[in-house]
Amino acid sequence: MAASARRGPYFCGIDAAMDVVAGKWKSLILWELHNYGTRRFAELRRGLPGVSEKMLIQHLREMEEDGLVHREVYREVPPKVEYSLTEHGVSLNAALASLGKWGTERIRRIGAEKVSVDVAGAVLR
Amino acid sequence: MAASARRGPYFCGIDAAMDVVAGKWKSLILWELHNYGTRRFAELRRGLPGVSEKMLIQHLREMEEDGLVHREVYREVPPKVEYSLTEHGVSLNAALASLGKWGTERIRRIGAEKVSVDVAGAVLR
DNA sequence: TCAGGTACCCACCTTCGGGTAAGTAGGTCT
DNA sequence: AGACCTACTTACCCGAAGGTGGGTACCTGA
Repeated sequence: MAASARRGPYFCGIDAAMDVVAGKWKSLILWELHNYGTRRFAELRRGLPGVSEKMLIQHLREMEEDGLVHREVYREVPPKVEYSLTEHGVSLNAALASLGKWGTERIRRIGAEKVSVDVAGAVLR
Repeated sequence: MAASARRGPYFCGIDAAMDVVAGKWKSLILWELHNYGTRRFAELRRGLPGVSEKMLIQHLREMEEDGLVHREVYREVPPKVEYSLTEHGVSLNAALASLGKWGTERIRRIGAEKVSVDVAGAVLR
């Protein structure tokens, strides 16, 4: 699991930041939580088409450990868990903004496909 | 190989940028080339303690394909190859700056070890 | 009565990123 | 003559990341 190999000695800040963002869905989770403020597990799953439940849980747990995500459990039936960004998660998201702009520019340059998702969660392509 | 799965449809800009930076040494290569302007293969290898020749080559080739790195071959004996950043490499590096700052802050927060390397290339710890 | 929703956990399996170590070609140093 | 330099290439191997498909406990609506 990724959690074991982390917090290693880092070469530089980028290294340390990448360690935290590495993972197929982490940046998307960050983006989703940033957009909606707070989201339930199933909402996140629907918002990230293609993610498996296992990976979503695993990533959320790691991000919680890393202090990026806050997990609020409501002891109800049916169970309800709400995820939101901590201040560190918010600042990381802000730090990723310039990278996102660069990436968008790159998509334009190379004319890559882009998966777009509408509000209902259906993949449009 | 990483080159096969790339340029896939992206969810967003961050996704596209991460695709290009993903790889254990890519951000370090970017940083190294940014600092020195132009570097030979063996200089890069010495500058990134722990990198294997295979990975260095592989990453450099991928970054060349992605238009981040320029490769200049001098047909001499012994062979000489110089690597430098293209304009896209430079702008990517700039976009990574804020992420690097965030990571440095995180290193300070969690008190992680940091591998420091002196000019001669020896690992100090 | 039984499918369906919630938020998970668990075991298994495949894929792939990365490491190790060797080989290559032409030349110079000793 | 043989070691060593350059910048690679090739083959092989391992461990981790991620996917698949099940199971859980509890309740609700048809």
